[in-house]
Amino acid sequence: MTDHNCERLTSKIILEIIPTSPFNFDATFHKPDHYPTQDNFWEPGVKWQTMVWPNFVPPSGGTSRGKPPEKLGLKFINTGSTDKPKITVKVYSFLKLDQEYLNNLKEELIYRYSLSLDLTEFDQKFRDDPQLGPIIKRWKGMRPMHYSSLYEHIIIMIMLQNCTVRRSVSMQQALFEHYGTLLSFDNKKLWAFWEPADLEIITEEELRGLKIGYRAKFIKRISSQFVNHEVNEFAIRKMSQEEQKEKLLSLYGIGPASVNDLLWEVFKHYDKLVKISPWQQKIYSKLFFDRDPENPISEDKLLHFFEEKYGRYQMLAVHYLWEDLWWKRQNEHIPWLEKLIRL
DNA sequence: CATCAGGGCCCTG
DNA sequence: CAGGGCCCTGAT
Repeated sequence: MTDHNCERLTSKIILEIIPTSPFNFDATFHKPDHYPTQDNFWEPGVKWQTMVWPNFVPPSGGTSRGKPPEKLGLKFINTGSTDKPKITVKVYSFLKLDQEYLNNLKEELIYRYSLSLDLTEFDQKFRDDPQLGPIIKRWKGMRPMHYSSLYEHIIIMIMLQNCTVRRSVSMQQALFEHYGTLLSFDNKKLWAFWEPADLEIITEEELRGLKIGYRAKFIKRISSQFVNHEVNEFAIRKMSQEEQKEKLLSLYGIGPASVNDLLWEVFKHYDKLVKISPWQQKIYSKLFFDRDPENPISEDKLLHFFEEKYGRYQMLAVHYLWEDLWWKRQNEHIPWLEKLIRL
């Protein structure tokens, strides 16, 4: 990694964001179940990440035109408390950023990190639930989040399909080193994603050289779909959930498991699980029914259970239990879980 | 050493 | 709607 050219981001400006209260900075900005990639870094109270964000926000349903997007370095600092939340964001860039750009950026960050989410009803509804109640108290103010664009998140989804964590990490890193940009800011060096158009001139064979296998075809096709404006993240945000589902499924290489995750993480639907993949099925069976993971509850029964018990908050409820488990794993050894994670 | 299934998905029949 | 093939890796 030492022999990579590095773009130093010299311009710096500060944003302040006041999230809704209560707010849990660490549990929102760091998700221990996400596989580690070198485009972000977390330590308690601080989170660094790169971001590629257009110079002006595309008009709704339209497409981004004009100057190429800025590559940013972001440093989020927790400068508030659970009940009086505040986040200071240091925005590092190559060029100076104008006020309109910063306003749009701030709005996008609030969206991605769910910083205006009102958790009151969810908290009240489940605070006395024997299983969920204590976890809601422990992680009071935790939000769902995704830190990537739709395109970037789709790439991550494809890297996850059908392989071990180690392989996902190495494939992602290989892609960064070939097509991404290494950014230097605040004494950190982190990779920024390439843009879909950057892969237009790359052949499938070259991509396969990075040992990403059949995923090369998926990435090529999907990048083209973004370049040709067949997919527009901002237009999809305005669609109904059913339309979104249909649109995402039409992407080559994106199936039911990926769509379920995209609807939840990127499009913020908390009310529905559509699909539970086999490895999640095993973990849910143990977590909710203390069942031997090798003999899991059927997908249908689990879906029915979540629907009955958590109603329109089912995905959020599962998220709280899921994250609690992964935070626990940071501090203690959980043998049955280790067996299910393919490192 | 060989064989095989897997944190899916596509395509075929 | 069931089942084979796909890149690779790690388990057996």
